[in-house]
Amino acid sequence: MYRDSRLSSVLHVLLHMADHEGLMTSDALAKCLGTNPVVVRRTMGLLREAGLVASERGHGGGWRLAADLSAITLRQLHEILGEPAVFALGNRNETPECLVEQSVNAALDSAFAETEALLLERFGTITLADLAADFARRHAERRPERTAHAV
Amino acid sequence: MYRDSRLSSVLHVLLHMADHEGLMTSDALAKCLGTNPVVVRRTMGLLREAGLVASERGHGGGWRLAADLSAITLRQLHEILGEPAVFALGNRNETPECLVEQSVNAALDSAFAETEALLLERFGTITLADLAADFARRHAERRPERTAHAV
DNA sequence: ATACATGTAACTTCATGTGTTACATTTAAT
DNA sequence: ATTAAATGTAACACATGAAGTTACATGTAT
Repeated sequence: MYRDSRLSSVLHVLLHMADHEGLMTSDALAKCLGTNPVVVRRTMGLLREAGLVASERGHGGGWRLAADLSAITLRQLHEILGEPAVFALGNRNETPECLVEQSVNAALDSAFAETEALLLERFGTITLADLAADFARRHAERRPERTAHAV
Repeated sequence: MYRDSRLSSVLHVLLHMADHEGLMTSDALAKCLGTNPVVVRRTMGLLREAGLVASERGHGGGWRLAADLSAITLRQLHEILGEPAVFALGNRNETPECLVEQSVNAALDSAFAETEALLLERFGTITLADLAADFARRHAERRPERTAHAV
């Protein structure tokens, strides 16, 4: 089953934008992801509608951040992406008449709901600034002689 | 994205088997699910390999339970089904060289791992007997004049 | 011998994110 | 003005894996 990796892609792209002066083109961002610029525009368009990024058309155009990294949570991005289904598992029939199946659905729905709530709560506590800080730490570890600016 | 509803299907089928004297054919079980008998055999075959059910071939054959309802947990069934992916969300690239993407993956992996652990832990606490009891309760509520046998 | 059942291989279908092509539009540089 | 470079967007093909279907071999009771 294909997995929805748009949240992962969007995080990756936004962090590169944060680490880059000036505009970045869809083409440059697509190369970061190893994909096609149209895929980037398609997903970034949703973020633009939400005001997290801005785009400029024409020669010299591209994308730039329009919000603070510390104000963007994974949960917000998940919502902007349309709150796609979290689970690859699910009920066979969402509105069964069969009482047996109603019991099955009730048990599974309850477990999924509790679990999804935990995931979204956790997504709500993680900001892009957190990821950027983690990146800075990894960067410093890889180049210990330049640790200073990262700490 | 297609959801994997085999766990739901298997629970539904096993509970019907528990509530039915003697063997049940793939055809009868398929009608409970609203699907094809081949789909039933395909999935039930995994449960047979695990010893949870037994099948008898030929005229008069069919399926029967081979384990106690109270000994079968949702987690065990999930494992028997091959531990399919729980999430429809995932990383874009599981082994990135890019440090930015490594930070993204670390954050997402951690959230997914914690969440999946919770779900599986919960699956481990729910037995088929629990679902059968819930079904009995629903059954009694719908036919209050026959409550006695369900309590 | 026949009917009824499982066992299983070999497809097709389905739903979506992803990938690609094509082209319109906008903007800056020459 | 022309050209080059960029976004915006429509339209289509591809990938994945459960689910669905068809076909047929095998086994078993009547």
